[in-house]
Amino acid sequence: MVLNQTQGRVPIGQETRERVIAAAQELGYSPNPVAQMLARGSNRIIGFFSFEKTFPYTAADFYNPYLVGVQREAGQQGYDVILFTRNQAETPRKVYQDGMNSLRLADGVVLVGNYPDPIELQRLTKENYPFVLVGRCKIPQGEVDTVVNDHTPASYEAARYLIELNHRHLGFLADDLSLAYHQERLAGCQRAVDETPHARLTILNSQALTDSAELKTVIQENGITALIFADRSLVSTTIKLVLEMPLRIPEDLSLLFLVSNTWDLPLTRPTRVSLNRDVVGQVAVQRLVKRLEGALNEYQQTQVSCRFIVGDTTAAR
Amino acid sequence: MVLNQTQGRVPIGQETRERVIAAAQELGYSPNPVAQMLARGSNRIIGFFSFEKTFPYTAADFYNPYLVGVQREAGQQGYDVILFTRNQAETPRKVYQDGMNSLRLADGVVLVGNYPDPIELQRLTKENYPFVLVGRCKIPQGEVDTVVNDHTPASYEAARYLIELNHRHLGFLADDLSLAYHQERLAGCQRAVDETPHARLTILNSQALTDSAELKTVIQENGITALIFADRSLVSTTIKLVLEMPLRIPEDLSLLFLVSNTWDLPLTRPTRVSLNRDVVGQVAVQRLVKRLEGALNEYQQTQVSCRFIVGDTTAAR
DNA sequence: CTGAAAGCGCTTACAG
DNA sequence: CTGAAAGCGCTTACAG
Repeated sequence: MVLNQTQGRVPIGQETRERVIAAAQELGYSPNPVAQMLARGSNRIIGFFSFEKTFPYTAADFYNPYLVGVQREAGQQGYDVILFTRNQAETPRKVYQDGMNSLRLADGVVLVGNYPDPIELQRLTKENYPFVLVGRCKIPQGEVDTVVNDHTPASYEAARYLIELNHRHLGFLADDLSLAYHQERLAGCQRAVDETPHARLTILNSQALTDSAELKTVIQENGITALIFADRSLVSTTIKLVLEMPLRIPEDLSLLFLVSNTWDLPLTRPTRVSLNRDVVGQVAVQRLVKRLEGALNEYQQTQVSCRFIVGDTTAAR
Repeated sequence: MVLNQTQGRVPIGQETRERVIAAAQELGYSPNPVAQMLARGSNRIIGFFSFEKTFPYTAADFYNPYLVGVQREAGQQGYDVILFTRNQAETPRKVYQDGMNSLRLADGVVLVGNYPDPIELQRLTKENYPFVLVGRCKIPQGEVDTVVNDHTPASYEAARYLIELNHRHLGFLADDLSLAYHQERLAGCQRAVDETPHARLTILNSQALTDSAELKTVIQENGITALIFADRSLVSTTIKLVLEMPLRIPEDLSLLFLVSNTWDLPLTRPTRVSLNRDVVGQVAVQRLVKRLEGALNEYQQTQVSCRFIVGDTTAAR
């Protein structure tokens, strides 16, 4: 009771207290945390599990900010963080190994990665194992806790920024507008445009992108002065075409990136939007800890706004 | 015995085996890892502990590659990884909290961070708690396991590269040559120069760096065609002076960075040396696991070579 | 304040 | 193959 600092029901005298501490010092004693965990029934450990291998550098770089946020919040709430790396050679990685939940050392887990297996998620739910999923999934809302990015506000902010730089004709590059985050990006930009007299937004898709000359024609015919990259799949090819065009960036054409992975672009400081991944991780832990403390009765989707970052690929007209 | 896949001393019939597995499935049973750990006396968890806060982005970015390597190797050896984040607000962070070892949940730990407290290290040693330290420390070699970077081979390789590009007069920028890694960098470069007729290396220190004009004079008087940044403390100021000089990089002057943190330079792809931090983390875990398995009788310093990376700040004469 | 006991959920000899 | 028992090192009532 002295070492655990529990002000339990039994009062302990100052002198006794000191004797206990002195004895511990003398013996070099420290409690066995495993025995404590077993007796207490609570481990104060939060798991971080990625469905994707974290080995390839790019993936590690992508998921690390989530982990940074998870660590920060877990630490503040008095939890350690465990990474389940054991026997996880294959991708996608599995929560259930030989049919058994491999996460049980953690009181609950933050799940990240692109393609969570709905079967695994459902089984976790059925077992009543606490988890928060980062990203969208196929399980109906109201049955799981998720934390997702809301792309609308930052897209709005970014488009407003272009408009304030006197851009009036924006080109919006996206192929698959059925995706939720593409829609959000479009909605944000459209709202900014709708608020502004004489402002216009033109949606460009992959058909505009056969070669550099054609792209230039499309841009000039529409009088586009700023290009918004909203679709990840179009970025790498398009950016090459753009850099081939005899146009100066950003003087002749401004570029705005609403996609998340801009680190592999041939640009040092693109004007862009960040996913705020550390904040997402932090919010996920906050939600998870509330559930572990039994303070939650229902499941929900929590939204985290992206952050707009001004770089050097945009300039005033 | 069935679930743990132990081919123990007791043979188990196929039919029994299947009955057991079927029962586990039916009950949704999975073993309590905490109870297993307590009974077995081994946790199969490796700790990763940083003496520095990992919260600020820059530090997180710096230490993450170590963690990537630790994760990779730990996973392959069948260990999970725990991050000790609990109650670690102050910097430098402490292994001993209220006089007690807070790492005991891990079988052993990989320690990183700049200023390890020798007192804490000694106490870990006295307790016989297994650890591997990344970096140098004040404890005598032979009493701790450390993994350090060897800067000599990559420095040699980098200088050779410059020489093959027909550079003969290299400027070597370093202030404090008493530091071990500055010496290694110098030794590697010097060896490459010594091997080459008519090649020369001039050590420049902060006195050469009052302003851009003077730096240019120093460079031209010595006939220096390539500048080697070997001292971290000189980089940020010097690089500004260099970029102010009316010289084209790399056509008129090649730049080589032997310092580790080049991510904050105003250059996209500097020619540089990488610390191979993931390999360092990996090697640290290999050493730690050997110790955990009782395969080690002594302590040693393990060296990991850096990696030379060609960028676009160097060109042929 | 102190001591003895049960229990956390496993593993591991040991006897049948 | 099966069953009963001790033990891992704590926490937590409970009796003194």
